[in-house]
Amino acid sequence: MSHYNYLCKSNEIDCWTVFFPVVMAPKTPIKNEPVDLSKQKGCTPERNPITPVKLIDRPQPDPWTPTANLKMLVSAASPDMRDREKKKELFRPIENSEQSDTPDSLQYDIVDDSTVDEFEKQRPSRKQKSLGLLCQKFLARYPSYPLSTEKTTISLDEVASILGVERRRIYDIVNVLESLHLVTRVAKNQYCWHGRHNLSQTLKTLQEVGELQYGELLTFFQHKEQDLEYKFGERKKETIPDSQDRPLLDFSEPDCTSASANSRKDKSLRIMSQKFVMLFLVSKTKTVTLDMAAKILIEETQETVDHSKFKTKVRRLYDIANVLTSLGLIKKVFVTEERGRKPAFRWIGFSGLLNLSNSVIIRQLIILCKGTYQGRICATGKQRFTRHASFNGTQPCEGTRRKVSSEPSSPRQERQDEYCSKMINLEAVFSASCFITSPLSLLPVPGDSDFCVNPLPQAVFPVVQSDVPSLSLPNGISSQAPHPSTSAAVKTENGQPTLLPNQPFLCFPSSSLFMLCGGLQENNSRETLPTTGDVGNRSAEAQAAIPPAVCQKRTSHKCAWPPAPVDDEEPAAKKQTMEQNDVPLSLVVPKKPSESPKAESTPGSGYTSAVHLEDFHLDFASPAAPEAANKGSTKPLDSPGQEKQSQIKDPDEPSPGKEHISKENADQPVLPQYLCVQPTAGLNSFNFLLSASQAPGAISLAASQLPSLSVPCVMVPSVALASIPLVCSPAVTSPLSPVPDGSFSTTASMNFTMSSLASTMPVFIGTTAVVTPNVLPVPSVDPQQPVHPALHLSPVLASSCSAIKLDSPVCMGHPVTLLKLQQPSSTPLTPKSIRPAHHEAFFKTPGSLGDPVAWKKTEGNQTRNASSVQRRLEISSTSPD
DNA sequence: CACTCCCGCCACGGC
DNA sequence: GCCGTGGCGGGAGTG
Repeated sequence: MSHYNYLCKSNEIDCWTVFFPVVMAPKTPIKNEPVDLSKQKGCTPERNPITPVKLIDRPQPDPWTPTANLKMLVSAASPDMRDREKKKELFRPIENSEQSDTPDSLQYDIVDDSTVDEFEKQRPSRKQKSLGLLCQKFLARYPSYPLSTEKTTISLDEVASILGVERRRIYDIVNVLESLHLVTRVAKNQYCWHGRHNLSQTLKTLQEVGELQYGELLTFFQHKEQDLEYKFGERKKETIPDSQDRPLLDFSEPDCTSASANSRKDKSLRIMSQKFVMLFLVSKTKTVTLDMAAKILIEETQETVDHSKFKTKVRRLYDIANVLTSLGLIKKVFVTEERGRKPAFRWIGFSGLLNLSNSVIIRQLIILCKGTYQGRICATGKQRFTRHASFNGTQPCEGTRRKVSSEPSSPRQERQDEYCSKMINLEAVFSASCFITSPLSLLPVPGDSDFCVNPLPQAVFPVVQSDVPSLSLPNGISSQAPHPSTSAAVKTENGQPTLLPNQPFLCFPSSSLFMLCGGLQENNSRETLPTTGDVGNRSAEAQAAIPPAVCQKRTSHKCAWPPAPVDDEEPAAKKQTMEQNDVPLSLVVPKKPSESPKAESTPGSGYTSAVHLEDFHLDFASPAAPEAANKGSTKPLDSPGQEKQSQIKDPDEPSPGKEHISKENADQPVLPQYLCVQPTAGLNSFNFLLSASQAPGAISLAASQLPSLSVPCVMVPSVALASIPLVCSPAVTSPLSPVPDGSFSTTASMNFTMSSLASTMPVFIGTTAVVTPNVLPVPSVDPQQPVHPALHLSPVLASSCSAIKLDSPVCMGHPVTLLKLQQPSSTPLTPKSIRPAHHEAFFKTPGSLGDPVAWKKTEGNQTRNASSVQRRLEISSTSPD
């Protein structure tokens, strides 16, 4: 494990930075004003993928030598400063006056006798030294969306010097940023800047977790507050959801050393920050008063609250709030109550809440794409696939686990474990999403979804589409209210919402996403919540790594993988718990965790499962997971005993857990054809229709069955996407042509280069032909390839293609480019044809299909060269076994 | 006076 | 013992 961790760590930076395409140079924040990064949306990725736009007024981050920045800054400031730089240590806590936004001379004047008076006059006021301002300065130094290739490391000492503050203050900032995954600690005194690429995902995760943890609690408090009945410490324990101090999202570094690091109350500032954010995300009003937050946060862990503790908590919350304000996530407001005006903070970033359905879908997409994109990455060989720490199953929960381990187990703990496992999964997903998009370079993340300056007025939880029932519908789309744009897109000339019914399309009307492709992987099978056990199952490694978090408490149940029928095997009670947790994640936004049963109960649940799938895969973040998956597919169900062993001993062993699931799923009814997801807060404009029409088997697939989620076509409408290169792949999996183990699964779509596509034109990627709008020939329904409905390349595709005309609503007047994906001239597949072959078979790119061997070779080599971590990520590439 | 929150002491844990 | 971290709360600045 330790070894593993080290590896991860070494790659950690890469993982986070490599895949983020666009860099937006932050503009220098205006003093005293929150930085509104959302304004940076304008930047498009395509603009300059490689060279990030850097702010003029911002110090160049590039030469990241320890002193480079400092020197640069000093030089820029003035000659005198150079000299003074040497002395900086002497005056170190130089007031952090506006270094970045105002003349620096001010701070250094102190030394200058002649200017002393002036200094006095100009002595920075308290406000000028505020943590919020300091944070703005800090943020101004780094791009919000660093290039994927740009590794930005932050030296605390250096930053402290530059900003003229004590390191202690930098810790305050960094801890909060770390809680949101904007930075990651890579070594002592060294942090890696990730920017906001993951912010939306992180927030989503926090929201999800927050709902589980604080949904009721917050409501309770708010009520109390309103009623004024609430008194400090009066709250009944039972009304409050159990929660502990453990880090919900533990972004702590994976390295083993962290284990010890968990002292210090697990870095409470980070945890507190996450929790604080969660409160906003969960709050219906999006407004949280500090005292309320303090009460909630304090009481979580303490039975009684003393005033001093409360005050301290509030102080810390101010610190956090200042940083969050600088990030543009919250703003200070005043709420009036009976007692009068009361300071509070309102969430202004990441508008809206995340629509769980979105996240679910994304996950699904991730899953789908995962294999493909990984393959692609390998194929390109350009990027090193490193995984984020979060990919390590362990990491995410590391802190948690540590902490947990120290704590006595209790029912509460169990629940926590659930959360923990969920978090792990979520985190993995995030990471995965990052990967997915980036490799393809598709996504620019244009719309800083994270920052919505204009919060949606809507209800906090737009659950609309996420209703399970609708999902269950055969044609899920129609049942759900699509986003306006989406619906438009969906409609055909006749105005019928047709796109959907049988058509395999993905619509991305608006901007932000892009990934897709690929078939389902073994992971999919997991629909139920990922419990610790699940996680553990995923891979031995995962377990090894994770164990802490997940296993810890769960140990009782799961640390050891239960044998086969995991699902069944789970104790009812536990299972229930899981369900609760899970459900929310997957489809419904549960107000009450306990109430999201539908998903499971729904017959169409196949769908549900599909949705869930992804969570777990990645969650496992364990590097081994992918491999495990592969293996799993090849292997028969493992015997329980085996599983355990694998957990413990053989990390590489495939996890059997999936199998059960798959089994269950196998029986599931057909999934809905599509999922229509409205864009909601989280993904700001991520709308799409996902074809749900997979063969039952596909969806539920067991690990062995490689699912084929086929997304024959993707429609990307337009302008919004202008800058976004497109994406998607029709994943026509062809069980027929199983690829040798080494080969990566890929979808045809993956093979073509998106770069050329980067146009404003919408692109249709179909399995069949490539048509430019002008030329739009006959929608090619792939004559050659009749797709079997079961496969999803159903006729629908053809029809849909044909149906979609340039002028059709779908096209919305935008030129459409149809890309023909090379498909292996395969014969139509029948559901039966789908076999549990290696999953690789499922993800073939045209190229791979054409020349599996070649692919395999390439991949294989890459794989070999790749770091172990990377390798692990590769789904099918390596040898089984 | 209440609210903010800067400041830095000092504990903790690793090396 | 030093150093990196970061909890913590005194008390100053602000309105």
